[in-house]
Amino acid sequence: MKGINGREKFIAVSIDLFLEKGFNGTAMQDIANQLGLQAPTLYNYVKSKQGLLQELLFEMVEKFEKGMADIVESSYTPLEKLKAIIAMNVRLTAQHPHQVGLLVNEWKHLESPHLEVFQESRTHYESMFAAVIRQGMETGELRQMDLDFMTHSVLSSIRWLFQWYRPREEEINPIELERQMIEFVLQGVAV
Amino acid sequence: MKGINGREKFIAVSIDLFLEKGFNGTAMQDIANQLGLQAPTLYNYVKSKQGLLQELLFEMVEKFEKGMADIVESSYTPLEKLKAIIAMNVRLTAQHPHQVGLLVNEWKHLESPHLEVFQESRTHYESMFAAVIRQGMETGELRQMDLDFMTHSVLSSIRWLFQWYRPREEEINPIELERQMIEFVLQGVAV
DNA sequence: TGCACTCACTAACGATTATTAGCAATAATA
DNA sequence: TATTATTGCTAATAATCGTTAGTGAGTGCA
Repeated sequence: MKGINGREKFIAVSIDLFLEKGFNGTAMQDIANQLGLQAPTLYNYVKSKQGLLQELLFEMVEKFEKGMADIVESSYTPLEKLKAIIAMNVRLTAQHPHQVGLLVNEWKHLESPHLEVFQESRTHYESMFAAVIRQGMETGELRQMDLDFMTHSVLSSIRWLFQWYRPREEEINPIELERQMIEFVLQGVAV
Repeated sequence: MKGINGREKFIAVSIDLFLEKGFNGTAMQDIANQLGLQAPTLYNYVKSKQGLLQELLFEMVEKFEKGMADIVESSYTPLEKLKAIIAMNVRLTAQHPHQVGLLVNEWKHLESPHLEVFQESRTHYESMFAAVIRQGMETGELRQMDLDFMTHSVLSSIRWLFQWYRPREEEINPIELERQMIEFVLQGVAV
């Protein structure tokens, strides 16, 4: 292959196409075309299309799991933990925007048993998130609100971030983005 | 067909399966199976699978467009308009949760030229939304913040709502949900 | 030099899938 | 009752797609 590391180019193109046209909407031939290769050649790099998806998704799953665990185990207050989780999300999204997009949009195309493993991991992540929020309500740092509702609202607020990195050519300052996101989630849009 | 109106059952099953397994992951045979029919029979109800997707999506597109236009044309203040837009989203999502889910997840599988029409409609919707927010900043009702960032954050905050209606069997009070969503977006989660 | 590994190819298979054609039974309607 | 529309079927087609098999050129290394 042309590039220094052929497999990395292959992975990058796969992520892009899966994100743009969806997992089922992308043929192995589409990926190969963009690399100037034939479809069967790709099986030198990966066992199957499904295995490729698993690799792409669970690589990010582990990063989010580790990021969350480190924060939860820390001695921060709940509010500080919430800020740290938001910052962790911004950072991971800034580093891997396309792959985070895949995680958000294409997880449902995982096959058993990987689909169930993914769903359990996500449930666990959300319950860790919810625990932090519940503790914040108990200490009085966070507003009293339906726990599930607040959990999903905050998660959804930061989930779109990967789109922020797509059309922009200018460099984005992740620290400033993190500050804005924390301001939005904590203070809302009203003065 | 069994039910009173066969086509309505067909539409409902299609929405459910497209949402669960994705547009490309759902075969016409899958839909037919769930109805106790054969795949070719479905072509009595619809011209093509792609035409079915278009019908399902643009029906919701029109509802959101009309809802937005009515609010923008009103004489509400910007802050009141923002609240009304959130309320409109909650109401449409409460009425058609699965179809709203489709709108969020499956639009990318529209074919030209419908894909472009959809994207232009969404861009227009977002620009109306952004205009309301910008006016709110000008009148001082809303916090000074990057306009694009706030627009996407608020939109994303309310986009997940269709998931709220999936696993729940209890009836949800849309008025209370609307109140909570407005509180979250305007005030955030901090005390 | 000889050996093994990497990475590319072509050919082909088997499965899936959207869709059309043609036909029959039933329901609605004139 | 005669006719027309609705709603279902089976059979078949044409295209797409993931994947395997088998091969060979080049590269690194013993």
